[in-house]
Amino acid sequence: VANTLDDVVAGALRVLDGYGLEFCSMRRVAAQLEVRPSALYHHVPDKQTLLGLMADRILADVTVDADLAASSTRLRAAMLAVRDGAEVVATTAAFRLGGFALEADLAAHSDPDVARTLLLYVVGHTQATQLHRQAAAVGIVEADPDLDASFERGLAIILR
Amino acid sequence: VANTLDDVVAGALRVLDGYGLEFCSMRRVAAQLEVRPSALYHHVPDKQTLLGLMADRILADVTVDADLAASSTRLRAAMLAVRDGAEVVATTAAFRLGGFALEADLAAHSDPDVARTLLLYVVGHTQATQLHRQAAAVGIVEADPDLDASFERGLAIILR
DNA sequence: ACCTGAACACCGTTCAAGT
DNA sequence: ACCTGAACACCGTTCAAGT
Repeated sequence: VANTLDDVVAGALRVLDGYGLEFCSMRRVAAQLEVRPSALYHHVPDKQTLLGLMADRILADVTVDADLAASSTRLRAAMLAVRDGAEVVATTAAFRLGGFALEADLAAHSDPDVARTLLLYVVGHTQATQLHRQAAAVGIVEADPDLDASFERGLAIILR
Repeated sequence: VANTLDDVVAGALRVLDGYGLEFCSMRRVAAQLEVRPSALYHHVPDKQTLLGLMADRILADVTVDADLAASSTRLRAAMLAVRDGAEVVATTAAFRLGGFALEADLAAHSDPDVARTLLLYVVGHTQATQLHRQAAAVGIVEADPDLDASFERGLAIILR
């Protein structure tokens, strides 16, 4: 039962969604695929690259159009759909400043500075949302029921 | 030569600034202090807590006033002053949404939504700046000479 | 092409014991 | 109070070898 690169990325996302980024190790991904850890390196040069492919997959179905607020909300939803999704995107997208596909897409419908500002805000707020909810779930902080509304208000400030 | 908690935080920041977050392990911090790794756990319950104290120290001298743009630039400068400073702040500050001292300070001089939006943007852009410069230094991406100006333009968009 | 086995050089953390 | 020694259960990655 030979695996393909797509199987590896899919397996990694299953581990991520099930256990969180903290426990998404190469060894666990390998176990998920019923393979030895070293087998992963036939498909991917290192973990960083795998995380990048996971981020790409998380964002794969996000469409961007002239409605920047709606586009931002769709981007947020895509990241919220998988556990620690925003953190994976933030970690791997941050160092691609400018060379990030969604930034170019957004810029095509507005302006490069607005696109970048919006993207940093959307990813940052969504990452904070996921971390906060996780902290609240474990009880180390009281839950904030206003996070989605807070997101929309910040969006309005940037797009005003 | 007994160490205090402040010594531990200072030593950790020295390791961070010298080697980067990736190599800022408990074991390296211990070596920096010429102590066994287990000794650190007398001062700090875990690594997460130590990172939080490092973030607090990085931001300790940042002052916030009614000039939000200038305040943001000072915050950015404080994070840029230490290697991977923004990443440390982002990692530890994100899950404190609302319970973050600087957010309250900024809110006192403007509005809670502006404060949060600004903070997410400033930390996000600065983290991207540091990661980008690091990538450029290693040659895996061409340097962007426009990052400080890009930061200021995004600021103007939020504060307009 | 895809995988195993075995190894290397690391991690964070705990805990009894020393001074 | 502050630290050592020794251990536990992990990491990412490499590389020769198998099929």
